[in-house]
Amino acid sequence: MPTRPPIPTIRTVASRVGVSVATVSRTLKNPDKVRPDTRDAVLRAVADLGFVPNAQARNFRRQASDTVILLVRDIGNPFYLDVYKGVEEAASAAGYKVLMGDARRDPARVALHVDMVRARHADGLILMTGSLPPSLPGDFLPPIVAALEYPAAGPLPLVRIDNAAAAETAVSYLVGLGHRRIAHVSGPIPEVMSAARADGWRRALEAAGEAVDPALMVWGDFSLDAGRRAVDHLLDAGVRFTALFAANDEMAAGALNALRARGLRVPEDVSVVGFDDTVFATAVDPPLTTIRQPKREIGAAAMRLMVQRLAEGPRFRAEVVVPTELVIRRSASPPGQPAREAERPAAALATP
Amino acid sequence: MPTRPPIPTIRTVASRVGVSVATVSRTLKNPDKVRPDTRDAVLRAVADLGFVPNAQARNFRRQASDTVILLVRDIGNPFYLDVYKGVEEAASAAGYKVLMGDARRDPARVALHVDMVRARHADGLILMTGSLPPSLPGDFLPPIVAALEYPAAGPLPLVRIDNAAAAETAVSYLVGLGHRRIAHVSGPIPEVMSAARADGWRRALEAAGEAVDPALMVWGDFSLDAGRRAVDHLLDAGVRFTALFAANDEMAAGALNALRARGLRVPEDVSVVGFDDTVFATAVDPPLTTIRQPKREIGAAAMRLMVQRLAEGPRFRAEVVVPTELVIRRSASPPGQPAREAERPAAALATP
DNA sequence: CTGTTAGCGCGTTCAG
DNA sequence: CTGAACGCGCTAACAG
Repeated sequence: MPTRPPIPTIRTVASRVGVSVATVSRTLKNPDKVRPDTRDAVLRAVADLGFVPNAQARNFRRQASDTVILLVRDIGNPFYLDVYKGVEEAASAAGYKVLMGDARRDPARVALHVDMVRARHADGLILMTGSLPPSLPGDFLPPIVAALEYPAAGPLPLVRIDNAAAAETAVSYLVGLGHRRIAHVSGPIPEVMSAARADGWRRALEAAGEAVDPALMVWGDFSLDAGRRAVDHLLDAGVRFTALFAANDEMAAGALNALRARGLRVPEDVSVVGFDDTVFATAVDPPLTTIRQPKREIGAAAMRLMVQRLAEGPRFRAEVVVPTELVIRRSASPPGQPAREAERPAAALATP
Repeated sequence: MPTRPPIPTIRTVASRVGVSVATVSRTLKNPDKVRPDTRDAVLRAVADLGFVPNAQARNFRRQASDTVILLVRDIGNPFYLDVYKGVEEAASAAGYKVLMGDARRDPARVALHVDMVRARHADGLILMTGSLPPSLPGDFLPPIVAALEYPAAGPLPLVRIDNAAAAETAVSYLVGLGHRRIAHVSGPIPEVMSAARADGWRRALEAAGEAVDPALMVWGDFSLDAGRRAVDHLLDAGVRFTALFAANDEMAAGALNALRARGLRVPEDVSVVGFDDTVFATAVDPPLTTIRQPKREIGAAAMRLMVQRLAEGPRFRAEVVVPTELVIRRSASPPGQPAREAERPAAALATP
């Protein structure tokens, strides 16, 4: 019965070359501090044996894991996939690994991931949950970078978008098409992000000289079903509107379904605009005009901030605002008209 | 300037209670092997100090990381999110962590993740990529469980579905509705999974006594656009069909778009059936009749196999076949008729 | 039941 | 430029 060759350690390499383990270690970390011919011999042995330094021993010794946790609110949301991609890109460029964690909207699970940092499973936490456990035992605050959602817990490096300005851009676009009665399906309102998007909607209407009819605004929870219910609610209440701005694409897609179910055409009868530009935006028919969040770039920026934070210590502060843009597809048109615009980014309408 | 309290180690706890580090270690691992009053004293100190054992030291010592990597073909596919949830559930139940890796259809990136296991970053690999690097240096084959896609690399514990039977169920359903000319948009054909689904389509047609017209089958790559192009291709070529079975939901959604763009109604003019039951299935209009893969359960089963594999060593073998079921929504109906069925699982049509 | 001791594999002094 | 020796924090063996 063949016995599997044991995984080589630094000692295996050293004895094969006839040098000490320190020399092997140096060759791998500071090649220029080793005479070229010893270095070559060592490298050859490393390749021959397929030696990979034991990451556990290495990390243990260095007191670092080269791993960060990306903690999201709900891992079932495809939005985070693109953010993850950006994080992963920036991470692997900097020699880091990424663990994605799911908070499931549960503060206890946030605490659990904080403990993973404290247990040195990971070096830091990229938080997209908007909240932090109220008190950490022993006053331990791990390296944290916040992305998109901002916990009230004090100054933290942050990457975000300008939600209000982006929403205002979207609604102003509808105003520009000739709409005046523009409904808004917002996110949960106590939340900062939802409130900011609602503010943008309000500002755009006011800028157009419109009174803001409170009946035009309905709350949702960012789900498909919330979009459907919002439309049903508006129509049942007899609220007149020719356009609808949803605080995310999923609710916009739900709105599309409900409008069609009630016999209304999009965009001829009602124009719809979403937010995020997720995978839903192009899967539905008509494809959604929406605000694109540069999700990859948000992730990459957050990871870059994490690298800096890890290097510079707890006093590091930064705020990165990434630009959004309006993507024009076919779900919005002048009142009563079919769609005309082809899909294209509207550079002129970019928001800071 | 206040200095942050140092992270407590097992020694801090020991000296505070006045016992040895071994006692603290035991209290945490084998509480019943410690006298109740010492145990209580230790636990109190642990709580007071907020002591969390250093996972690096622990894993290093135990030669295990309690972490597994879930390696997927393309992390941008929401399908894997649900699988991940299942893996994560089973993992945290067994005390494991999960790292999700993205192979980006690149064999080099598969090798990279194999190296992470060899470097002891993780204990094992759940593979959903369908391929394995051809040769591993030093003959190192990490603990691997395959899920849904099966690499040719020899016998591995595996969780899978019966693709052919599931496809046959879907197409038989269309036959039962009265369809005879049923087109198929397949996945990339050299791949086992795509071939199996195409086989199921073929078998169902043959069972219905239909000759299988090769013109009815078009290849795609599982993308939205592939679905659109397939429909355009069929219509441009003048192929007659009253129903279409796509090898996944994304292509089915693309087909929906293209059919509507060409003025055809779904399901009145063309019935459409998908595969997977991803988030797309209910986002589109009409919602898709499709084959549901129990994605969470697939992930959970794979993780459970991994736990066994890790416990029982490299000789462990297992094959788990998880059942699929046909989910009837509104994208398919008898030829020429509007949809009637409400959304409900069709238990009677479940496939093993 | 508890304490003492010896490493796990690596990086990093400190001598030579 | 290179080698010997120490220790990171913890667990497992062995003594007591």
